Amino acid sequence: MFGEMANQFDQFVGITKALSDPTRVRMLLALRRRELCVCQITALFGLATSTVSKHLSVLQQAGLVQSRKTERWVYYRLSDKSAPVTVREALDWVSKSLARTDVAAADQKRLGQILKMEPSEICRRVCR
Amino acid sequence: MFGEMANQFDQFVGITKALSDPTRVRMLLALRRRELCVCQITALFGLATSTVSKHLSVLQQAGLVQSRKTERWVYYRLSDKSAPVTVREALDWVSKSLARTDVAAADQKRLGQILKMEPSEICRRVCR
DNA sequence: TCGCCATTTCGCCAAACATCGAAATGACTC
DNA sequence: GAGTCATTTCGATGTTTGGCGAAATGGCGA
Repeated sequence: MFGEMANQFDQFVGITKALSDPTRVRMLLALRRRELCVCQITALFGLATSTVSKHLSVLQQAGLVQSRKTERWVYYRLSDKSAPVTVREALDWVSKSLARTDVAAADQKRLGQILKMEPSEICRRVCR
Repeated sequence: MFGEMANQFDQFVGITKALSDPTRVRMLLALRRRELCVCQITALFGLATSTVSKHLSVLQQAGLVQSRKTERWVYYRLSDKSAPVTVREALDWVSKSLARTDVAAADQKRLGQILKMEPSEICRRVCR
């Protein structure tokens, strides 16, 4: 609400700060495939749920991802075409630069395994 | 100089880390105008010389700028077309997103004043 | 060789950050 | 309305980072 007052420069640095952590960049690459709920992302990266939630919050604050809540789960997805130009260019730059890297491929492979399970099953395994 | 064996992913995060500090982004915007020596950049931002040197080192490590030494001074400039694609796209993204912002305009205005002086004169004023 | 001087490196401090586990939140179910 | 469960927020901790001043570096001219 107050955060909306940031100027173009601060918005830009918010984006670059969000992109400056390797885990957050990997999250964006994973979300290229489809929207994911927090427990799926937690399973993918093997971090504490609170850590994953915090990372996603940073990405959302920067405008790079959006979220929707359904039943018990919160799903995050990459921001769509309604996002500011700078955000879209950032996402394009990430994809273009890293989509074909080993890191992205390995994450996608593990994500494939995770997507075979129902979110509820993942959470039974992962969340506490 | 660029002899690091980091993979594409690490190179990318190196770039985003370099871009995650507002001072470093402003330095890149200033260098769009022309190459600048350390003492000119120091005068422009009013920071300690050692701090400026460190920032420029981070930008150079990421491949975003290059340097040349002439007489007493080290000049830094934006990396040219021989730089990796990811670097060029990063620089383009910075320019496209921020070249017309108030911050960039104010820095350019002050830079105009600084460029009226000889580097040696600036150093006599600024260094120490 | 010696000293000068712009720059870099080093040592230190304070602020910011990634991470975790625990507690709080909030939505759905019974 | 109470309990359950995914997520968020909080609090603590170790690490990273930006900043400075002082010391080291390295090129140049005397």
